[in-house]
Amino acid sequence: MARRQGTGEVTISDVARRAGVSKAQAARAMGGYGSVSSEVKQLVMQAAQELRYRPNALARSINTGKSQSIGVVVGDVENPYFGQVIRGISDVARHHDYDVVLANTGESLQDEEKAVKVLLDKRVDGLLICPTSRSAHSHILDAERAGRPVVLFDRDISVPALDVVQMSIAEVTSQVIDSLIDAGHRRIAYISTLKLSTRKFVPGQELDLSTVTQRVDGICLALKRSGIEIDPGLFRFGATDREAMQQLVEELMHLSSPPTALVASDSLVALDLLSVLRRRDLRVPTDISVVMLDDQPWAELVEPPITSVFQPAYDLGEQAAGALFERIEGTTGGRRIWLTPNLVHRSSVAPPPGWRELDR
Amino acid sequence: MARRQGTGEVTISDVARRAGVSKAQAARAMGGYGSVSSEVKQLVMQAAQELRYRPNALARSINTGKSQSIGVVVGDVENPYFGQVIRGISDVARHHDYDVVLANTGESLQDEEKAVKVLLDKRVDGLLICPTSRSAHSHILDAERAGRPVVLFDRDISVPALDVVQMSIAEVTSQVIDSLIDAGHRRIAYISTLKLSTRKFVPGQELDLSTVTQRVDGICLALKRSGIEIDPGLFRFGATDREAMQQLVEELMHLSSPPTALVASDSLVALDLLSVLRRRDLRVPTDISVVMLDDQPWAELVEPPITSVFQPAYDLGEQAAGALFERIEGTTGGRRIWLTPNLVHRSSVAPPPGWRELDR
DNA sequence: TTGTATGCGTTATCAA
DNA sequence: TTGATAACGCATACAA
Repeated sequence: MARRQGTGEVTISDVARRAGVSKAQAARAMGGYGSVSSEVKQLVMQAAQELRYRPNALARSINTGKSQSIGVVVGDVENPYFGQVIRGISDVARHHDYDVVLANTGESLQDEEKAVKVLLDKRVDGLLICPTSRSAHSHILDAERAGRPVVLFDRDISVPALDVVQMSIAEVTSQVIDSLIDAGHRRIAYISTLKLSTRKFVPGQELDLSTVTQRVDGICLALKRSGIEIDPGLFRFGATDREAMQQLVEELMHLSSPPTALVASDSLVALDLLSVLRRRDLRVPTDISVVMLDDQPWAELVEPPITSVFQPAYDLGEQAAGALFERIEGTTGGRRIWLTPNLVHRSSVAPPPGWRELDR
Repeated sequence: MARRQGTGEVTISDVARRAGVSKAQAARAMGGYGSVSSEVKQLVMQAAQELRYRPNALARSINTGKSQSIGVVVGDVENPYFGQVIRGISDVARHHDYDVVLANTGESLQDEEKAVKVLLDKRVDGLLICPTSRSAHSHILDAERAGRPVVLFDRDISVPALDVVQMSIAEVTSQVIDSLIDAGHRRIAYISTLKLSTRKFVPGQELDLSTVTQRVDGICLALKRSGIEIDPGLFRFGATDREAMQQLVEELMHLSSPPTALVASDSLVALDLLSVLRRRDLRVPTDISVVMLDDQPWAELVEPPITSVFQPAYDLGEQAAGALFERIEGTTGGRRIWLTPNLVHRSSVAPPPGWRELDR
């Protein structure tokens, strides 16, 4: 005979015993399913309260197959943009009475794969993923195949099989470039944190992040429309920290024809960039123009206020979570939602040094 | 006879059947416990792989009593400070192979209470809480009583019964005030988001957030040391958004003797404050000095760069998680860790308008 | 080393 | 409406 001791916690059996009813009845009363007389319900409730009974959600999940929690996989919680997204997600989750299991991958594909596995093992009811890679996505599709709904947010993967909620940033980015061109710029550099897999960037090259792809495409489109040559040397990647940024700006400024305008892919990049520019005594916008592709509250407080692209991050989180719950709760999915960011003109863009209206 | 169908997922029984061994042997082989011949292990592993078997972590948890996840309860993920803390927590958790269940309470006590309950129901192995209230903490103590380890972070509660990892901000805050006094300021206002329970603030009043208490204490101490009168009217609360801030600054500046220096309790408050000052055409630091009690990267980029208190937020997260795992893994707890922030002098502090060295 | 039989704390099924 | 009991998927005590 096998004998094992319990966890010492109050179980439904204890409640049943105290209420003087069967385990089944107690369970029904507590779970609010099946039929129970109000009399029994009363007794059970009372007993539960007296014993400070709390149901074991794990045991419940194992039976129902629902864990009442969703997994959220993201690269960097520290990035304020994602902080806002997560806030949106978590608000919606709370309203649906779901918990959020958060996995931070540090943009590591391995960590992402592991996170997805573990979350599936823990039987989350659905997954919200901001994929690190556009191409390496088998683990994500696996989740869907395993019957667990997945909604991608902020970034898409190369096979359009899943629900996605993302920003339509190609358009605004074109708009950014247009306004830069309008101001007289011809040499415009783009700076991103993404680490390139190849040594050098070539236009049209496949990038492993849909957002960066969108931005680069937006830039190229605008340049082409204006008949401006696309110089691969003006697209710079791997600006992961201040040192890298330092190096990168140095290289850019030593080009035979250096850029007159700099586009930072997000607010963290912009922070490093502005800091480096300041140290190098490059004045914005007189010496060089700057735009950042993610607006943050401080943008209007720095000197000069930075022209930036506002992205409704909180909304993105809300929508993504909403789409996921639509699928979890059975209604049809197949949603590909685009949110529209918008350009906020401030004072960090001016004509390039030495530019005369005549040049136009 | 009751017959019920499973979830349709591959279970250990399926693996066992395919491997031609007993369920127990298969379980042992997969779980890596008990004794299994390498032969059987081989067979089971193969079968598992072929069936794409993944263990059900919930079922495992129900047996082991360990869920391999910790709960994190925090007021506002959107605040970059907490973003950094969470990053620290989640990095440590990942190294211990634990998941993080994140609950954002929006600084609502009710939501906090519910979050703790739900997390306990889901059998998290431990709890990391940044309490919304210093006094209303029965739900927190309940968790400890239920045998689930709790470590508080950033904020303490009024009964010193639990492990806490927090910043020693009273001292730095005194230091901030000292340097303000050194610069010639006598009228120094403090602005916080905390909503006061009473209508008016009176010095020595119990505040419901340990961090705010520490700051107010630090301010009062420094003022007393310098023999400067403590004016309750210079302590302002409820600066939750830009409108409130607008109103609040208006009131302060219309005082018969308005403040010459403003201390913002965190970076979000400072953002609103600086924005309102700018709109009101008050120049920092010529018209008014500003210090913020949480340094963020943008602080050195605004004009003027803001003198602020750097708090090692990531470390706080790391330490808190570390302390929790110490307790979860059985080693002794009882840790009360203090991290030391430090004052970063920049250019937002100057003598008050009209101040002459003679006044000193 | 292996298989059998329970146990974990729920929910679900059946007969009464 | 009720109670007895199987089932969920895994871990484990015990006997073989």
